[in-house]
Amino acid sequence: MDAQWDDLKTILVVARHRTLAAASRELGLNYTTVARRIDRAEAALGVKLFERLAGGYNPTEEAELISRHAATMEAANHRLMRELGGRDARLSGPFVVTAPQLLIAHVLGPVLDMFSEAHPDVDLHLKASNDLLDLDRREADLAIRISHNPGDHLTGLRLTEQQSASFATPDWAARIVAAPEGPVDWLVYDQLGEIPKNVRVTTPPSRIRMRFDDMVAMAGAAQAGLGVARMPMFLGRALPELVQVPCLPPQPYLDIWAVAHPDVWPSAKSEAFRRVLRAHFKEVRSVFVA
Amino acid sequence: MDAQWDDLKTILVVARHRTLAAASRELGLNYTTVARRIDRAEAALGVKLFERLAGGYNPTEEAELISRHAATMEAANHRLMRELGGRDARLSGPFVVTAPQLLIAHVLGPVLDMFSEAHPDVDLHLKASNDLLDLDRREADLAIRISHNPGDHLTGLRLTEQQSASFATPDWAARIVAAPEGPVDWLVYDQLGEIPKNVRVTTPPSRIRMRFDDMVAMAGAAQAGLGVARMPMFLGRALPELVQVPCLPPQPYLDIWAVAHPDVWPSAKSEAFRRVLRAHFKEVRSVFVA
DNA sequence: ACGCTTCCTTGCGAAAACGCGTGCAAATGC
DNA sequence: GCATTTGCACGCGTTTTCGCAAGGAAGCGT
Repeated sequence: MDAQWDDLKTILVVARHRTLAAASRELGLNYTTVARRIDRAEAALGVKLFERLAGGYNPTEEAELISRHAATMEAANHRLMRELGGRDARLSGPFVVTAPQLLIAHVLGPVLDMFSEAHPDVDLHLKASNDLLDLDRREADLAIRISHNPGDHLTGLRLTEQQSASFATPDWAARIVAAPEGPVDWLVYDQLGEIPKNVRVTTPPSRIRMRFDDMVAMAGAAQAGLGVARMPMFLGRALPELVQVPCLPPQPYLDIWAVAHPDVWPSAKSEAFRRVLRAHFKEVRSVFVA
Repeated sequence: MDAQWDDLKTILVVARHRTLAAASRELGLNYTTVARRIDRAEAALGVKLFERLAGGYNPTEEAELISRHAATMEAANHRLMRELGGRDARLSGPFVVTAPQLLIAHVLGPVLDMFSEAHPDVDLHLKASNDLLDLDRREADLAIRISHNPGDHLTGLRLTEQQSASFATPDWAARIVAAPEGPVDWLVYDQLGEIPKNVRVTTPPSRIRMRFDDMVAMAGAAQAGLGVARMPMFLGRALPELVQVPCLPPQPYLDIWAVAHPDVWPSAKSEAFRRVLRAHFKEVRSVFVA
């Protein structure tokens, strides 16, 4: 008395997404296959698992029950994968790193170069993503994150502290030098929809011209001369169209961390990568602070 | 980052049995297939899982690690199967009952007859087995057991109390009547290798001629006239070659229980079967006691 | 009301998984 | 010491599973 475990996984994913299409994307399968697996499971268990509606698959009570237990199995599987990764002593095979796009573009280049030269047998996967990948599920082995702590139950190595400053095009800089108290058009990054108060208070005669939920977009706008933007030092310095302007003195910004799940942390590849990271960040520390 | 769950199950079973052959029997697969799955998993995980020895497969540390977590998944799966069985309201589909051979042979016949007549859509599987099947793993939905309590964490219905008495062939009976204090050859059932003391003390001039670990075998020996055997009333009465002899007065024996895992207990088929059981045992109660 | 998108079903050819038979090595029994 | 049993590896033909493409129904915005 034992079901096909892969079919249980399929039921779990379909019950979560409530459509074959979304489930098949996650499973890396064709949705035809997913549909067939559901059919097979229903036949094997003698239970109807989903209502086939036009807009998707609606799980029955039985499917919910299965999903609950399959979730337990999934958790065990994730933990297994992490521990397996953590005790991997090889310097070969896949290694997945996730980092913010901007860090990869402007900071991490030499790190990646050095690491792949030093360990050619590792096939390094980079996931440039601003949204936090799930390290519990081992969607990545190591994450570079910009925050003030490693995060919940994760282990972290602080690579550097950071400062932010205000940057704009050279003609904005000239205008500000000419009239230091004159009005300034601010470009504001508010991922959370909230206005940073230090920006507001220090610039009474100025206005917030635009808000962005994406740093790349904001930097682009600054480069196009739309206004003055507060951004991490490393970014402003990396963009040749921008110069630092004295609107806002350099101020503390979020740190940069290398974080991993404690299960995965001790793996050989992770240690090797962190070694390269630490060396490089030590070397280029001056890029991040005034 | 997610392995093939069925392959994890395969690894678990192979690691348990340590041979492909045994594992394949449990999995209901050809061992070629099992070997291929192991190969595939090793390739996918990039880890050697088993040492291929002539006498079997020896799990590596990694395989042990996988097995531990796969065992968690297996437990979740078993629990799922039980709960799914327990909430099954249908009176159709498979239903597995296990019972001692002797009870099936001499007592349960009418029960099975009535049940299958009343519920023709149920396909009833009978596992005649003396060793306790694992109800946690749902190797059976319901078990008929001869013991003094339902067992650890199982739910039970006591079908009847029982008495045992001594039985032998008619000529043994005649001999005992002729010389009530004369020596008796005892046939003893000692599944645990231990001599029941009540047999010993009550028959000082007699000897224990033979021991059996199997009641069927002992009954056969008694039928062949090898001696006097203590056995449940229902069995002695069911065997036409035997008569009850006054060597040992009827005395309490183990009860007969219908037991099931509490998760499975409430299923419709289980309730229906218990209803038939209860009725029948009530009717034939006099078979079990003096 | 119309096209567009999303999603599911069905049929067909390709690919992967599977079972069977043969051959071989080691352990077991006489 | 030799036969028997047990267990694994390899090659072949079959079955099952899978992905692709076409067809159809329902929701959404214009």
